[in-house]
Amino acid sequence: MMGRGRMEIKRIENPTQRQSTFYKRRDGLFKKARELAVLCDADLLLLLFSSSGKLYHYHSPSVPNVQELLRRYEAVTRTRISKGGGWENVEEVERMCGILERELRFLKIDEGEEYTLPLLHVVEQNLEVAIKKVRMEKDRKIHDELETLHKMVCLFVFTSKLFDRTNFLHQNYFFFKIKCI
Amino acid sequence: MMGRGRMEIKRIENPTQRQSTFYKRRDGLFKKARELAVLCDADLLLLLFSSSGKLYHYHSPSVPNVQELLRRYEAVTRTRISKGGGWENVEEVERMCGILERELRFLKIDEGEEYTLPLLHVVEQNLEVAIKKVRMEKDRKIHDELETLHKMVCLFVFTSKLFDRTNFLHQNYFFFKIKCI
DNA sequence: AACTATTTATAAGA
DNA sequence: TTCTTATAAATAGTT
Repeated sequence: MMGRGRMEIKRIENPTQRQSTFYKRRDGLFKKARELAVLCDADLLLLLFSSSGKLYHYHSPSVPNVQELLRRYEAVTRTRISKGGGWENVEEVERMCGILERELRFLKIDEGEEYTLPLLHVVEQNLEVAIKKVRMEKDRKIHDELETLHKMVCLFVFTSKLFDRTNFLHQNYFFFKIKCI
Repeated sequence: MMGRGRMEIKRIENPTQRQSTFYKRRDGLFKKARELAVLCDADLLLLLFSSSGKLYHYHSPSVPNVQELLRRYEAVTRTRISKGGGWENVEEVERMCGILERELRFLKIDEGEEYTLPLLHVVEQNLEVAIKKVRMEKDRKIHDELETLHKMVCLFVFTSKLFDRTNFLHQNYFFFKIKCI
């Protein structure tokens, strides 16, 4: 892929060449990983075993340890619900609740863990920021829905005026009710 | 590092640019990872969390699953972090704050992710439960400290009464002040 | 390890 | 987003 002539991506059979390529590309990969973590403020973990079984690894400095990242991995992979569309049924919502509970467990004060007073202040502040964001989004959503309903009502009024017939008006009224349910 | 002009490796402050760079470099990193695994017959695992908490991962086809590679990782490093003990120093508390910040990113409403109204209710409720717990713990801590201070004051009063000498009383008063500072 | 000829990756700009 | 393009980087083959 680079260097002299095109290179096919398939296992290099010559062991010497494979080893050489491994070193070079390993260094390149780790460099890229480090750069991505720094530039984009991302958390990453890279575990690499050479064909001889030697381990090389890297995790971004923001990640205190591998276990921490793995817990997040587990939390998210269990989240792998059909990402398209909203939650149509109760089951999905319930699953989502479970996931959120898992995420929040981290923030819960229990299991006899000792927190210092300054840390508790920080936790409280962080939670307050989070809840504000959630509420703002909720308000936005509610506003949108109200606007949609308002438009429907306007349409209904316009239609009823246009035809001004009791019969038709009733039809539209029922249609409107059905849409709202 | 590539493209037009030299690039410094430090956090990109412009969010749009950071996002764009993240996509491009993420794709590049995954491609490189895949190529290394195939060319050099290596096993690798790559977990990547964007700053907004989204997960991307890859593991070489030779690895049946993530857990398998993690067992190998643990076998090699034998990383078992002592879970006991509180946060004794500033460093640990700061680290903890970092983790909390990251956990909270999951809950942030941003990047145009669509949340349904019912889900927002759930998130809000969960946050409220969490914040209540944090506040209860904070109150408990404050109460404990007040109690300790109260006991000290009682001891001071008792001591001053016992000896009832202006001189000694002053001594204790200063001692008390020093303890409080 | 070092050295290049090339291929790739990608930062900016559109 | 998504594409284009000028350039910086990576690296295959070689010494």
